[in-house]
Amino acid sequence: MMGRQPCCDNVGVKKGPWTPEEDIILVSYIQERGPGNWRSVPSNTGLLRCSKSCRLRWTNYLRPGIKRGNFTDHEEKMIIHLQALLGNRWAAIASYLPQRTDNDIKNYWNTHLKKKLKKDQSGSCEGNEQDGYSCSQLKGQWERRLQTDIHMAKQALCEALSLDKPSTHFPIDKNTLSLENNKIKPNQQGIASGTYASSTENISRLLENWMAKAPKYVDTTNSGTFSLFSNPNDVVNMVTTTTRGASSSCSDGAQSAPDGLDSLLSFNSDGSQSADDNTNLTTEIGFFQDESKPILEQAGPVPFTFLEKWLFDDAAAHGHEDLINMSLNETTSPLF
DNA sequence: AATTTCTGCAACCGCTCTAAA
DNA sequence: GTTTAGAGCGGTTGCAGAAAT
Repeated sequence: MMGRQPCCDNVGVKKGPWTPEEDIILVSYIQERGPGNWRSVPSNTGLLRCSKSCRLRWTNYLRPGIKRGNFTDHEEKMIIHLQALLGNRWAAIASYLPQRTDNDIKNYWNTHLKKKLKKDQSGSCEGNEQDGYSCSQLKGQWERRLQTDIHMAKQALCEALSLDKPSTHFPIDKNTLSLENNKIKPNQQGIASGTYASSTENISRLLENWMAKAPKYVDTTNSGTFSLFSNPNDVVNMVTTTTRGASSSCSDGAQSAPDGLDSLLSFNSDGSQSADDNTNLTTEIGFFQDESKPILEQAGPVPFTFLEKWLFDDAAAHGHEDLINMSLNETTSPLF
């Protein structure tokens, strides 16, 4: 038989918003077995959902450490610049914002940023035409602006990767990316909707209960060991060392960047790794990391990302030596 | 207050990619 | 080399709540 079979037959499969009961069942199951092997989740849990739906619910909503709503200015700028550079590759973009899901970023782009940019664009164009600027003049300005934007995007990425460096362009929101900050809880993110599905409080409560009763768990059946968090705050620390599944499935270089990010986040800024960090690598990363990828492989030297190569190539092609120099200078830092 | 329109977001759908048999 | 299952990605839809009339 050619082609793929559906992940489940649609007979008897429930669709639509998840109920608290379903969430509890799913979370309990993942508590017991760890994420993965989604195909078996519905049959093992009795959930009348298809495996895909279970995975989606977990990765986009139930997974601990997810930050929802209230995008910061910094995050917004990151998304705008990354979208300009990477296009609608939401998973790749999301990998630079570890607490955000691709779905969340995609929604935010479609509902807020696209309109905002359109408005800005038309507004500035009309204004300039009125001021007597020609199209070519505008194009030149636009190109310079784009160069600046690329520079700024790169700077932002560097800063996102180098958490202890003071920011010059976009002040890094430490609450967004810091490894040290363990005060944020998922349920502290404001959310307007009152429905169950939109209530992070409900989920957080669910998870806190789960975590409170969850013993440290060592999975010997998976490729690594993992521990469940006994403290909700650990979730936030944990997520910063998370490797999104997205990074493992793509063959192009753009998504090799997240591996580098994860590696960096696992290491001290001077490139060394403490003994404690080593312990954390095995006890913390394991739960959410790509199960198929060895931990040490992730902690290797950070390669040039596709993004950076693209920037260099593009700059070289257009004779933008200043951009190249800027980029190369910045690569002398331990980060690159 | 009732109705209509708009908005935001969770979830679904269809597709691709990867790895294993 | 081919087939198949599992997983992930991006586009789209549908619904609930908010805002406007």
